[in-house]
Amino acid sequence: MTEHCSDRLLGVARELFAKNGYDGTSVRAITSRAKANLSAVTYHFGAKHVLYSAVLALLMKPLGKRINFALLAERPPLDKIESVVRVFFDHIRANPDMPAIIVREMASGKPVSGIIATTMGQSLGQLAAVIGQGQADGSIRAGDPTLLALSCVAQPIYLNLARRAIAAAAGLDQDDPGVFHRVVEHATLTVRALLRA
Amino acid sequence: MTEHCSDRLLGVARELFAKNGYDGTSVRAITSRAKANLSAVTYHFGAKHVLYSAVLALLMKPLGKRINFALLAERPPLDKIESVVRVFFDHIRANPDMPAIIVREMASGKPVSGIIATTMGQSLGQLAAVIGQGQADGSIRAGDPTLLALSCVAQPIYLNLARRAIAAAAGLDQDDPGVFHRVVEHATLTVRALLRA
DNA sequence: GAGAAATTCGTACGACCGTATGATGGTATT
DNA sequence: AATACCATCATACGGTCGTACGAATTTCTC
Repeated sequence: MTEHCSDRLLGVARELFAKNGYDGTSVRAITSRAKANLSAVTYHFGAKHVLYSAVLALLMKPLGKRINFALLAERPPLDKIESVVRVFFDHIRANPDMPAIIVREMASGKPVSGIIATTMGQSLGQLAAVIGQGQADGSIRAGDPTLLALSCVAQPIYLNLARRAIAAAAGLDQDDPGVFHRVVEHATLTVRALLRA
Repeated sequence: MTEHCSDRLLGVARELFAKNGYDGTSVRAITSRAKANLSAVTYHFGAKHVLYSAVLALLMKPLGKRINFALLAERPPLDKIESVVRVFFDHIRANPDMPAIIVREMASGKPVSGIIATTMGQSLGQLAAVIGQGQADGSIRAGDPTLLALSCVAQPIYLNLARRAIAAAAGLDQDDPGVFHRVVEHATLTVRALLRA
C-alpha cells in the first residue's frame, strides 16, 4: 500500500475545496470520493478545518521555498523576477488547484490562514526588495515596490484563474502543453515590460 | 418608505456573498441583517440562487455598459484602455464587493453565471479588438490580444482583491481616498507600460 | 371606509451538515 | 496463539440549511 488514506483525503480535498470552496465542500463528498469512511477526516485530521489547513500548507510551503530559492541567485533583478514568475507557473501546473484556493482565501472576509499570510507576506516582501534593487540600479521604473510586486504576481495568478475565460474568448486551452508554454512566455514578457524603466 | 425590502435584501446579500461566498451565506443571515422576515427571500426572489443572480446582474450590467461607452470614444487605443482601467477602479470604488464575487465566480468549478459570461466575454472581446488596433498602428507591442487584455484587466481586479495584503505589506489602506488615487495611478501606468511597443 | 391586493410574519418540514461513539476488522509484537 | 494497536466501519446526534404554507398585517383601489 503505497498511498495512505490520509493522502487520498488530502488530494480529493484539495480538488474539491478549489472547485467548490470550503463551505461548498462537505466532509461526506470528500470521504466518498476518496473511497474512505465518513469518519476518516475526523480520525486522520481531527476536524474539517484542520484538513483544509493541511491542504493550504501543502500548496503554499513548497511555493514559498521555491520563490525563496529563485530570489537567492546572483542575477540581475529583472531576471530574478522572471524566474519567480516561471516558478509560479511551474507550481501551478503541478498544482492546478492553487489559484482558485488562494484567490478564495483572499476574497474571504475572514482573516486569512496563517500559512498563507506568512508565505505571501514573505514572498511579497522579498519581491519588493528585489524591485527596490532594480530601481536603485536603474533597470526598473519608479513606483511603489509593493504595488509593482503585486502587479507582477497578478499575472500568473489571474491568467490561471481565467483559464476558462481564455478558452472561451481565444480558444486557448492551457491543458495543452504548447498553449501553456505560450501563456508562460506571454506572462514573462508582460512582467518585464511592466517593470522596465 | 423610499427603500423597499427587496432593495435592502439585495444590498445585504451583495455584502455577505462577497464576504463569505454563496454557500457561506445563509438566507437567515441575509434576512436578519436586512431586518426582514426569513421568508422575504422566497417571496421577493423565489429562491436564494435567484437573489444571487440578481446581485451579479446589479454588479455586472453597469460595468459592462460603462466599458462599452469608454471604448466607443475616438481616441488612441492606449488612451481607451487607460480609461477602461479607470472605469474598473471607479466601479469598484462604488461597489467594493465586486472583485471578491467575480473572482469567486471564476474560481468556481461550476459553469459561470450567464450574466458574467456575457459581460466578461463581450468586454474582453472589445478590449482585444482595441489592442489589435493598437498593434496595427504600432502603438502596442506584439502578442495575443486576448492575453494582453487579460493582463490589463488583472490589474484593477487583483489590486483590489489584495487590499488586505497591500495594507499588511505596504501599510496602504485603499479606503483612504489619497491611497486609492495612488493605486489607480499605479495601475494605469502599469497597464500602459505593459502594452507599450 | 370597505374590499382587494400585496407584503410580512411565525412556524414547520425534510435534507444535509460536522462530529462523536462504539463495534469490527486487520496487523504486528510478544 | 494471544494480545495490543491502528484503521475502518455503520450509525446516531444535535444543529442549520433552503423552502413551503397559512395566518396576520399593511398598503392600495374604488
